[in-house]
Amino acid sequence: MPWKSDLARFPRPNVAVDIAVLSVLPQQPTDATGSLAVLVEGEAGGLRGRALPGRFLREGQTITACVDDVLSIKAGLNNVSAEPRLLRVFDDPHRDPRGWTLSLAHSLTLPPRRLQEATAGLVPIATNGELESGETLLFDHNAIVSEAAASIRDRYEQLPDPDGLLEDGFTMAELKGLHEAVIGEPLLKDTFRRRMEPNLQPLTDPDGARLLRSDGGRPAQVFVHRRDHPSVAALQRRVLLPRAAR
Amino acid sequence: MPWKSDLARFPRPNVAVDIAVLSVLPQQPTDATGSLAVLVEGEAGGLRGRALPGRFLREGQTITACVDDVLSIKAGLNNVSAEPRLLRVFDDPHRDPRGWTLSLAHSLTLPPRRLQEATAGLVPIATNGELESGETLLFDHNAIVSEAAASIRDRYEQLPDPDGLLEDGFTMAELKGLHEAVIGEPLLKDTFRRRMEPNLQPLTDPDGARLLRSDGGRPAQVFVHRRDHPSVAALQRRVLLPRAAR
DNA sequence: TTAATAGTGTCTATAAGACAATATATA
DNA sequence: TATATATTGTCTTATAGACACTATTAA
Repeated sequence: MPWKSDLARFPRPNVAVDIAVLSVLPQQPTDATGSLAVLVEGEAGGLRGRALPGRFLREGQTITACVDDVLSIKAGLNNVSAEPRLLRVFDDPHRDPRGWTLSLAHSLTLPPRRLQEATAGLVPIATNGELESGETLLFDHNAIVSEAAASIRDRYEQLPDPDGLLEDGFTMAELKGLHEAVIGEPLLKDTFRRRMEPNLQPLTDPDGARLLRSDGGRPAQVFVHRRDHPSVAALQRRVLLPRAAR
Repeated sequence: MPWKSDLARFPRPNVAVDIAVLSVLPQQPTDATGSLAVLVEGEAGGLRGRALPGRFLREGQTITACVDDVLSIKAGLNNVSAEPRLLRVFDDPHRDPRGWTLSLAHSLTLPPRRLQEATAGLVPIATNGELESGETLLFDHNAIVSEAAASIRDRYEQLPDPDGLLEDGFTMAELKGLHEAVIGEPLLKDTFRRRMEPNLQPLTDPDGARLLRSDGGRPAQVFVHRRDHPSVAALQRRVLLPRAAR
């Protein structure tokens, strides 16, 4: 921390908050799986090309509050209570010709249900982290999208639904579909089930009988995410280094 | 990105850059292993307590340049070319009573050799991410240290020496000692060797004979880090989710 | 019955954890 | 030789990947 400096003595940067809002799109007829997608703003005043939603941080405002403003102003989303996740800070002093501007790049995950009201468009993300359309966004926003995608993909390898994309009472097939959309690849149902089961809680009715839901075939068990299970710790534990000697 | 705003219209925050400089301390007589450690500034003007080194970002300056300044001014370290790693942004509007100030918290790893000239002190970090002394730093700097420790521990589970703490030509025992210091736990030599070997390159003399180095017992093979080996990709590959169906 | 989806049994390959043996230097 | 450190052999256990089978509903 700086101690001696007079806080007012030096020029200060503008600070913008840019957000990669992630969600999933359902499976299209042409796709093997659903797709991870990101919210992109339409053409904006004066500049050619599209960008992620963003805004300047105002005095007295936290980043979370700023993100709430962005989402409500630029995407019509109110009362988003998800915590934005910091990805990167863009600090090139000349990145914005209008003046010294830092950008705090964040990502945020919203379930598709929340995005129906969104005015901006959801754009599918390819497996390599680029936009499926090949579109180039302004500034380094393609890099933000790519990092956001890598980040959510990492999280979904650890737990069934860390970002809460599903509502409680999902089936194993729905969860598998979600994972396939997030990582963009088909998965094996048996291996998938065995990986996920320790972190899922089967729902039961008041009598303790298992709750099932049918969709044209054998009814499936419905689950909720289990956030306090012992094996959650085991999953999050590092397993790549040899353990300590006894 | 903000488009319409006049960049000069709103108040702008001070932006500080705080740095957790990480290194390792050799094994002490009382310890089973060496220790991860962080550079802490001495008592600073006016405020009771110690903190991580930090400084305000100046106009036209990148974060990397700012970090270089901090290290040279506050720790006597010149020409540090390591890239700082962003950990977190502190954004509470009232966290600094002197005015609206954001803090960009970073970590940076330096080999012990580089820190001999350091004016500030290296403080050991415990396994739980707290300082071993139990000392409380100013602001949220304990949290920065804890995140920095978790981050470097993660990286060292993936590769032999991702942050370059050792110089080329290290033995397996030296590498194991480094890992034990970083994670703060003893490791098994056989399992450790098998985990590390695919990502290490044995050094040879011009004739192709293996280079060895002795330290009181059987001479050991010396290695360099292998950053382009196929198995690096395999290690970094996600292995926690079932793979795709063929 | 058939079609559709859900769930299980089980084999194989890989790798970590653990213990013990063997190898090669110095004193 | 004894001692110290390095390196390898191998057994056990856990689990991902893969394939095939069984189970339960609706039409």
